[in-house]
Amino acid sequence: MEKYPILFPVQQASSSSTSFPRTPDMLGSTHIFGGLHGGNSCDLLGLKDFEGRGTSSQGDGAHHMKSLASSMENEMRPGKKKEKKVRRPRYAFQTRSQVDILDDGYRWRKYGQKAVKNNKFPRSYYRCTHQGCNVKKQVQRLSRDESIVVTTYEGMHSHPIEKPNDNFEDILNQMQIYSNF
DNA sequence: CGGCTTTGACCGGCGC
DNA sequence: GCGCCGGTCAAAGCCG
Repeated sequence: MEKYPILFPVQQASSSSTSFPRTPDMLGSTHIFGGLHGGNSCDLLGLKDFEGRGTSSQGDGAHHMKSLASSMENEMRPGKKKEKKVRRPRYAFQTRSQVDILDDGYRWRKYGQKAVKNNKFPRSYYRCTHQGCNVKKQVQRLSRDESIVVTTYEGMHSHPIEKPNDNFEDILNQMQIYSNF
């Protein structure tokens, strides 16, 4: 079953069930990246934070991470007693690219890779290597159009971008991305 | 030698 | 209860 109707979310904007179990966290709930500069047909397509099947074990595996401080924002926060896991919004966008790894200025450490159903390409899971910053992202390629890469960000960075070297191209890329905020 | 990738195992939730 | 599934862990290996 396709938990992630990735294709063209413009139509399925109202999918994610009627109830929104997500908590009113910092950002709104649904964030959509509309097509930027819209030069091509779709250099960047909007997606939304898709709830997989309601519960995607966000903080469950966290009990393994003992080394990391428990003052994470995605963990259960002391203020909420009932809320065991807090799912924060995710921001996805599609990119037309030949390479999977888009250098967005942050340093990512890959921590997993899984095969995706109905997709011949695997999905890669990355995590920001910055201490205390548990921003995650996952990258996957569409099987129907292997020239499109879907990158899903989860969380927000609370630290400056550390860039090993600045390519003009990358900077332009970032500017394009951030100009949407 | 340190940071990262690889890769199979594992975990928790959900459907049947 | 069992099996599927998406997500994560962690040991081993790779590479600069």
